[in-house]
Amino acid sequence: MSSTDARALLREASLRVTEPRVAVVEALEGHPHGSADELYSAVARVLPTTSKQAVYNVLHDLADHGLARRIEPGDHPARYELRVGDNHHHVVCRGCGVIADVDCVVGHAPCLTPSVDHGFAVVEAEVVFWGLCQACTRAREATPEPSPAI
Amino acid sequence: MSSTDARALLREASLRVTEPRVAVVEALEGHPHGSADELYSAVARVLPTTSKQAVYNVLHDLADHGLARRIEPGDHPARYELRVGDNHHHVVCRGCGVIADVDCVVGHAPCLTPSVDHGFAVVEAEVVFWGLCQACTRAREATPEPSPAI
DNA sequence: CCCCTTCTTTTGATTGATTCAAATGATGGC
DNA sequence: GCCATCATTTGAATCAATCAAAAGAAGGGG
Repeated sequence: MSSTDARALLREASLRVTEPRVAVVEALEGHPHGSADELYSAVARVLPTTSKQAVYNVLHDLADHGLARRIEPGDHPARYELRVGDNHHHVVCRGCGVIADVDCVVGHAPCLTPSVDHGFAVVEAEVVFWGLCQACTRAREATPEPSPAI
Repeated sequence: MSSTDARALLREASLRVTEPRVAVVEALEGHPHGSADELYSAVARVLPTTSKQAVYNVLHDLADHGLARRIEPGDHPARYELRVGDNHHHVVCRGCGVIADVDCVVGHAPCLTPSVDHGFAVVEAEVVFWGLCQACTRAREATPEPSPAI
């Protein structure tokens, strides 16, 4: 089913349907918060001749046409998701950068209006929860801190 | 006054008091959301022999010891601020990356608890408001879009 | 069904913030 | 004032991401 959907999605956005684009959309379906690198690896399995630059191009195109959303968590490489249009938020792991969706926050609406805007034309509110994923939490417990400073 | 304060601040954090560190702290007082580059320029005016690496080192040290906070807005270079301990938020300009503080959000507390945590140990909630600062808003109005796609 | 214009992809170089590493220099407790 | 320890300088390296030019496909018009 997926290949057909990906092609339809691209056509509806008036983007030319090319193999790299189809492959990237399908990679995103399998990696809902994939980095460019991860998606490149996934695409390479299906279409080994694809260049990483093509993956960057496609991701940029998808984002520009509203088919994908780019997430830029701190100093981790950017990640992409197909889930657009519902402004949900994310939990990001400080250890490995892995991301999970947060569908809603308690009392969501009221907190997304800044009380002071300093002359800014505010367009969007972004909420990021930082923490440690299960794997990184276990890794820290296994490896005690080198030695606390003071 | 500032130089004395900076020295006291460093000493209280059990950081050695050095000229580059004092200069960076003072630069931060004058540039409350400065990037490493901006702070380096400011420091250079006072202490021209300081290397950019030293500025990076100092900023890292300040952040590690809780004297400064690092802000990493999307694909803009990181910025630093001395204001720590009160978890306030920021408005970031999509155009130039300039940052302003947002002291509080309406109904703040309730929105900082994710409803689902996916096994994450959530430590911190970060809220970023994206928009355009006055200067960038004016610039966009002056320069109409190149020509809509489609 | 084929051509031609336009848009994509490939390739390889480049940018830019940030970090690493080794050698030199300064800080401050004793 | 000495000296071990920590900072700074210098120069190279990393890594994600972007730029640019040439070669290659997509798909609408004939």
